Amino acid sequence: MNGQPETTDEWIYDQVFSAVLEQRLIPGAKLRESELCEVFGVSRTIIRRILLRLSLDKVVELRPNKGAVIATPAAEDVRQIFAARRLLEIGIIDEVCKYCTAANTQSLKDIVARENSAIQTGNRSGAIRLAGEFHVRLAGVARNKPIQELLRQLVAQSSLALALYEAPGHLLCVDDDHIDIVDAVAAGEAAKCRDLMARHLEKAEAEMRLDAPAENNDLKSVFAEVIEARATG
Amino acid sequence: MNGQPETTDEWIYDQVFSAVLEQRLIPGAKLRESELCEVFGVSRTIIRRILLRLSLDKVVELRPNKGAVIATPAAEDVRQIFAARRLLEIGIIDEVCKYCTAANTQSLKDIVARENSAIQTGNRSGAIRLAGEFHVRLAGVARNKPIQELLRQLVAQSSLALALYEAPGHLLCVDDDHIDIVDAVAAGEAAKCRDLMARHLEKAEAEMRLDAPAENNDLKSVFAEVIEARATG
DNA sequence: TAATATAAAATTGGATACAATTTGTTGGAG
DNA sequence: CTCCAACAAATTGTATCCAATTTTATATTA
Repeated sequence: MNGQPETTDEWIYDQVFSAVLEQRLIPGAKLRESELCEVFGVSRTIIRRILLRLSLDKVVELRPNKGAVIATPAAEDVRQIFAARRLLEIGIIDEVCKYCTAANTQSLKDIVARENSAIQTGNRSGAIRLAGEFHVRLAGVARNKPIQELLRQLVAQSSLALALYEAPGHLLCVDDDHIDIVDAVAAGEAAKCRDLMARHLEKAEAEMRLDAPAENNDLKSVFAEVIEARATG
Repeated sequence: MNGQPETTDEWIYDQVFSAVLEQRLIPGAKLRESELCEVFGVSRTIIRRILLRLSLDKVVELRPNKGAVIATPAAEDVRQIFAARRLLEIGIIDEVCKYCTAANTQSLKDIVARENSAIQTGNRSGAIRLAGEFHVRLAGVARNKPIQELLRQLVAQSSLALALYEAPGHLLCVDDDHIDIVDAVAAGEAAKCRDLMARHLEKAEAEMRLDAPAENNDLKSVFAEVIEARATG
């Protein structure tokens, strides 16, 4: 899209951010500075700067004196993330419809096509990434940088939420939500589009089990059953 | 409000951020690293980290090899800032009304009282700061961290916008917008509150001259008239 | 005198060195 | 053999050092 040569900083940042979007880095994963230095061939100065940026995106958690880990949003955080997404993504639809060009429509359709192709070939990482890209690019049409930037962060956080709370046995399956949304935008049907987007986001949140606390990191709850069984058995 | 001891980082960050909110630092002001080091008694490592954070808030601009300056949002940026604020601040009003406690109401009224007192004593810095704090605290009632955080940034950027584009001869004068909003919230009148907020934000944006480019930092335009007068005179 | 070239100073960018803290291991007492 | 303490290794936090770039000052020439 943009042929401007990335800076080293930007490149490394994108690599880590993408790994989160594609769930190649999952919540709790430790990010050792020296390892990142080796991987990317830069000094700790650079790596620490990038970790700070990622922590402000709420994608990485910086624990003082204990290093960086991929963030593990709590259930309440996830509710707020999706509440915010509903507010933003529904709220900008008038502008999206207003400013959407034929080129925008085509670009969005391309993303959806690649997304469905990824699903059908079992490419889960690619599918998740493209689903996220769809939402961010759609928001980009609305010409509001602050909102697009926040949505970019929220989409990445949603990826972490999905990794943590997705209901088990939930298989990737093609659905027409995204393509329906593009069609509604292209037709300028803002009201219909808002409705589609609202349902789509509610569906996405409903795929998660936020009621069951399921803090995977809380070892006590993870092993509560076996410990109990052993004590009584 | 919260008695937790701030880290040095947080403290310095808040000092600079506050200076922007109070327009003691105005767009274009140079932030020399060595100066900040002396002022706050820390090494450049710390200062550079804080400047990075402020640049991600779009409050500081980091120009490669040329140092940091307070950001000067363009007219289009300001439109987007206020469009985003309308979306957020109107969009969360249902939640604000839903979750607003008596303590919240009192706290908000206190802020408005202090704001009006600042206006009447001619304390411009304090007034601007408290006006901003009102909006951020009101948003805080809605219990959505991502949205409150974005609004916090947008309020700071609004302060820069005001410094750049405020129509000349615009005096500080007490108006009842804020107190009316609090009353509507306390009464649970969400629809009325949305209307009040919409008008309030439109008024704020209208106080600026975004049509006239007016980049104050462009010396050529600042002195264009006198130069022209001298040339022809 | 005005303009330009050159040199000096100041400032930023990045890597390294050192201090502080945490984590892991070994040895000994009970 | 288990538990605890002391020590060692690894990791993070901060300050400092050096290189690269920009800005300022000086000198030279037309």
